[in-house]
Amino acid sequence: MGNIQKVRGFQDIYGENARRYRLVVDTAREIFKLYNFKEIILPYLEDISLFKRSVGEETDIVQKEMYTFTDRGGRQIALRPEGTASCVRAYIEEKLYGEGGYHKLFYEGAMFRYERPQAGRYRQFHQVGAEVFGVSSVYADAEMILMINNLLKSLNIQTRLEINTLGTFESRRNYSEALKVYFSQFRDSLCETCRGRLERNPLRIIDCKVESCREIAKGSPVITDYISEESKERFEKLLNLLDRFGINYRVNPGLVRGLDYYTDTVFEFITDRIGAQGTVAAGGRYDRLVQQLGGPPTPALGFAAGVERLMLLLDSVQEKEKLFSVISLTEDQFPKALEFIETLRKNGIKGELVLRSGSLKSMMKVADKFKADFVIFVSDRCELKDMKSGEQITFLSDGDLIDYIIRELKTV
RNA sequence: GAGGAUGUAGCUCAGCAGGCAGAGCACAAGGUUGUGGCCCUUGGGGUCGCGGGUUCAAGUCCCGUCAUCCUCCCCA
Repeated sequence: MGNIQKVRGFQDIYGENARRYRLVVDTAREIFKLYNFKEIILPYLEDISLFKRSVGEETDIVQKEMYTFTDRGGRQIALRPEGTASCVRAYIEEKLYGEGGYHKLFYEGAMFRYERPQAGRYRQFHQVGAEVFGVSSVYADAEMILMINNLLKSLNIQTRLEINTLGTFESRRNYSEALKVYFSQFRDSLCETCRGRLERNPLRIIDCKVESCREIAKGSPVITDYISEESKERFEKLLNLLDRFGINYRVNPGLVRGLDYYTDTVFEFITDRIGAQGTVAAGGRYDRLVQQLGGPPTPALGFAAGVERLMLLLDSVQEKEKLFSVISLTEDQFPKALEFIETLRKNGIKGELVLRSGSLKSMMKVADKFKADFVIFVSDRCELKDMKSGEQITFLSDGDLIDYIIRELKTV
C-alpha cells in the first residue's frame, strides 16, 4: 500500500495559497462589516430535509451531490452543500425576526458537494456569503451587488456581471410549467440531459448548447410573458441603479440558477480566466424561502462567492511585514538573543530566531531562506544588517538597537 | 454520472526497439577559519502513483485501481 492520500476533491491549503485564502476571506469580512452585516457562524451539519425543502428536492445538489449519513441516533444528516439554507434555518429557529427591524448576516466556511473535481471545483470548497432578511426594497438588491462589486475591486479581480429576473414565485412556477408542457411535445428530439431537465429544471433547457435543443427552444414560451408588470418595473429600477453607479452588466434571460428558491433578481459574477467553472460569485432574491421553511413571510436576498475561485484570480500575495532574523554568534549568547527577539515581538515586530546552530554561513542561509529583511547578530555587542543593501551597523547596547529599529525601521 | 489526457528525485521534466534510473533547479557540506544572494567543487536523495500479469529481464508492454488536469454536466 502507498501512503495515505487526502480524500478526492479535498485539499490542503498552505503557503502562498493560505495567504490567498486569508486575503479573500479577510477582505470579504472587512467589506461585509462596512455594509453593517453581522457574522453568523453556522454548523457544518444539518438535517437532510432542510436542503430538500430549500435547495429543492429535484436539484442536482440534493439528488446526487450531498454527503449524507445516518448518525447514531438514526437522524438523517447532510454536510452542508451551501450556506443560505442554514442561514434561513437559523433566522427562523433563533427567531431573529422577533427583534424587529431587518437582519443582515454574513458567513464564511466550508461547503461540501460530491461532484467530479475540476479546476475551481472541489468537493470541499469554501464560500463567503451574505444574506438580508426582511427587506423587499430593490435598493437592497442594488446594495448587495455594489457590495460584491467592491469586494472584487478590493481584490483587484475583473469579472462581468450577468443579471436576470425570474419574476415572483408564482410566475416562475407558471413559466416553468409552461416550458414543461412545451418541451414535452418534443421529448424524443431533446438531448439526453435535457430529457432529464424536463422534470428537474425545464428552465435550463433554454440554455442547452446542443443544436437540436436550441432549435426547439426557439419556439418556447418567453419568460417576459410570464413576468408581472411589477416584477418588470422592479427589474428596470434595479438596472437603472446599476447604471447610476457605473456598474456594467449584461441582461441574460437564460440565467436561471440551479437552486429552486430564487425569485425576481438573480445574478452571477463571471470570469473566463479560470476554465469552465467561471462563476465566482452569485446570488439573488428568495422572497418565499423563509415562509417555505416555516418562518413568517419574509422577503430576503443573498449571495455567495467561491473562495477557491477568487484565489485563482488573485495576483501573487506576499507577506508585507518586515522580518527581523536574530542570529546568536556563540552558543552561550542564545539566551540573550532570545531575550532580544522577544523584546522585538513585544513591540509588534516580526522576528525569527535562527534555531539551527552551525557555521555562520549556514545560519545566514537560514535567515535568507526565511526572506529576512534584516539580520541581527548578537554577541557581546549587537549588529544590524540590512539584507538588501548589505549595510551593517554596530550597536554597543541592545537598548540602542531596539530603539533604533522601532524608530527607523518598523514603518519601512 | 459520460468522454479524454497525465502520474519517474522536494519542483519542472527527459528516459519507452523492454537490458544497472537521468538532467536542470532545489537541498547539504566546502571553496571564503564571524556574514546570505553570484560562481566553482563535492555530496545526499527515487519501492518510476498503487496492485497484479506477460517476460530470462518491465519506468517502458497488458489488465485493474487510485489521484490530478481538461470537456460535458453542475455550480461558488
